[in-house]
Amino acid sequence: MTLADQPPAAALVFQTLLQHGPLSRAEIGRRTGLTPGAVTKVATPLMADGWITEVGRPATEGASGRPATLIAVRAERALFAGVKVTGEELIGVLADLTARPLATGRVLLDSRDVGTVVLAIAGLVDELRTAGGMAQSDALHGIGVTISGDVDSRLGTVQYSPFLDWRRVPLAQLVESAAGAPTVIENDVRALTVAEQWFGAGAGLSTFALVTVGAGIGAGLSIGGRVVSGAHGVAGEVGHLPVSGVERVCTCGNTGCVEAVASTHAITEQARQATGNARLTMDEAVRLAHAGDPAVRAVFAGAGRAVGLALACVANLIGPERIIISGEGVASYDLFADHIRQSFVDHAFGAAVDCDLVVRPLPFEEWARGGAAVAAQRVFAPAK
Amino acid sequence: MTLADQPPAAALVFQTLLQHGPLSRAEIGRRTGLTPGAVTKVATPLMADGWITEVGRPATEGASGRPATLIAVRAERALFAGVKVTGEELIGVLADLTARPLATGRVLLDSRDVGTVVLAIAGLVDELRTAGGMAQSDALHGIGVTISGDVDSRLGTVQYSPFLDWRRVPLAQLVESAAGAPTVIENDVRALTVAEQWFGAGAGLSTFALVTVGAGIGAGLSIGGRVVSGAHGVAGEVGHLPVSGVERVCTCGNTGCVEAVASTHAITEQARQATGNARLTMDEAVRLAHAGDPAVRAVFAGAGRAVGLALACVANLIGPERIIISGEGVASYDLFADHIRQSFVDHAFGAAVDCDLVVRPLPFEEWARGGAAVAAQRVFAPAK
DNA sequence: TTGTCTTAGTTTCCAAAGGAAAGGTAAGGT
DNA sequence: ACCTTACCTTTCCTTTGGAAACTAAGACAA
Repeated sequence: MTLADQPPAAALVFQTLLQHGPLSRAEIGRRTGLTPGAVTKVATPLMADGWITEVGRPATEGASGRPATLIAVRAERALFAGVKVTGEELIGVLADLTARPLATGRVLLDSRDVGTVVLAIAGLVDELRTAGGMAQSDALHGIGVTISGDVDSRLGTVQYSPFLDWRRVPLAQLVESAAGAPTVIENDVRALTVAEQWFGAGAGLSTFALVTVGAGIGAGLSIGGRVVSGAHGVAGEVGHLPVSGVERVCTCGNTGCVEAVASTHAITEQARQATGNARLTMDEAVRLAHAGDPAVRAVFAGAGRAVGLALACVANLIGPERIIISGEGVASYDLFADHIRQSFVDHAFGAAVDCDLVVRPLPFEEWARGGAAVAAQRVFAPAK
Repeated sequence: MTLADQPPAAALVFQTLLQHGPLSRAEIGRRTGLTPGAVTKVATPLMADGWITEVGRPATEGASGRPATLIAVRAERALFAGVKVTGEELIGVLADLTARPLATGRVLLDSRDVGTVVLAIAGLVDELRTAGGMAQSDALHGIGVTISGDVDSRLGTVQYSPFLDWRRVPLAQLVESAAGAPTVIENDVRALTVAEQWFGAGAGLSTFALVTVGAGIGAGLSIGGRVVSGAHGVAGEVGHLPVSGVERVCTCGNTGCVEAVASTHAITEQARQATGNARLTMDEAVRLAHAGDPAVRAVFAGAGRAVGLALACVANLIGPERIIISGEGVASYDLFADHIRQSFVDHAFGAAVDCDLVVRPLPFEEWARGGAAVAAQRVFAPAK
């Protein structure tokens, strides 16, 4: 049995359990608007097939009436592999239905040739299966491959990937043949947003944005429960918003881009200029800033201001409930934080300042987890 | 009979006819995914109650098979009043189901007191009924009142209107009592976006933005068929995006706002400074610019650049299929156009430049038409 | 003229889905 | 022991829209 065979209410119940954890049938009914009878009817086959299970009683004191029975998703019912592809390496996770990582792995790529990468993905997936203790006979429910650039997840093709120099590669199909499991592909930031929407700081919110700050600066937007893709595949490009106060020229050729002052590369460059040390690394820049070097601190301050302006743009335009700030650079986050918040507050218009800013670390395997979340989503939220 | 009594498929059929004009039953089935049988079943009661009607044959040459019968919406089946409230006056229209204006009217307000304004709205609605030739016994299907500021259309309250200095005014209920017809209220720009979504340049698009340039600069965003409202009531505030190259201080206290250089007021101010004529009007500025005055032309160029940057922000963030530029200033649009387009193209990232820019005049009654569209939407797209 | 082909539209029948409401169940309270 | 309360299950029924057979209306050819 697959979830897709089940009536719409089954998906609703399952999704509610995924997002809110163990609930009683009555509570599910209240949250979804279904009648108790409908919940029971729909939950029975799900339980028979191992998708959900009863997990005991809620800890309620002095409640009158028949005690409730909690039911919860059986996360291990289906396993997924998530693989993030960069220009240099693959990062993979084996994860369950809630995108919880069970095993992780990395593989260096020695070529960006499509065939080589596809084989490497298939190899990594096999490795993850073994590392996760899966028997040969256990089937993987799905594979999610994520990659930065212009990805058409419906067609399953990478339209354009600048880092790999790929154009119109039907990657989903290629990986599916090589690895032998249903495969979906998605833009990396959108995949991360999907993971947050279902299992992270975006769960239950109608509208939120996820901003990643690192080598590049990007964002995923979830509006009304849907991650926006953009009519031409472009959306959430906060890195290239032309905000004020940025004089440096961006790699895209423009001045004013947030990325021109706040990407890891841009910060390193600016710190080198500020110190006159042409071999300064990001780590060293962070150390200098923490030690109080005023010129380097100014570089981080400028980056923080630019990011704050970008967040203000997002808040003024779409008015999210929350903006999740995520990035590799969270070790150095204290160097930006105040400037981000300050310039956000200064430039958010009216009630947009009420938008909640949340910081979230982004460990390397998190990117791959996004892939697993996208693959899992295919199972529990089919055909949107 | 109301449309809300009818099955979901009825709304689907009706909406398809509204957006695409007369279609045969078979064609409706193809577009909506319904079976021909379902279309017939659902169309019969709609026709019996006068919501739709057969309008003849399509002009097909040499087609084989039984000729099709076109059906279309009977726009006059329901009439709506739309009223836009500003600090100085009311603008009203009487419109049919397709938001086509049948009569228009304006009333000056001599007070911004809530009670006075509500009575004035009721009076204007009555006037429109008469002007549109409605009998006393004919019922208005709905009233839509639009107003700039923070409007909660679900609650029916104006949370905050800067121009009227209103806070938490339950306007929908007040107008409903005074005018005796079901009333909805909505933010003015969002209402305009609804009108474009159903009956204008946004019909059939999954994602588009409508930008209005005038006394203020705002935008409505329609994403996946829904106009976004923002979690805190703020969305589409393109006028206060902190874009680069803007030095002037905005009324909101910040520098960098688009509105600080491109609103009608800001342009007039800058033109006065440029010419040294402290009493210059907008019309005179336009004339001077058309005559070739370099300083004044530079003011318009700067405004155009800022608007273009704002459009680039919208395109980079949400990736709409189309951006509709609308405003009172379309008479002077030629003074901006090239600069808007140029700075948009320069700063739109990647495929976002493929976004279609469309210019649309915004006659004064268009604002009120938005209200009628919102009221009509309540009838044919209930309970979203 | 008449039969055939093609597409449009209608009708009948049926399966799926979920609501209504009655009934069964498990606890605490009296 | 019995009542109350809230949870859960079951039965029955309505609504909805699909499947498929059937009718309708025109073009075309024999």
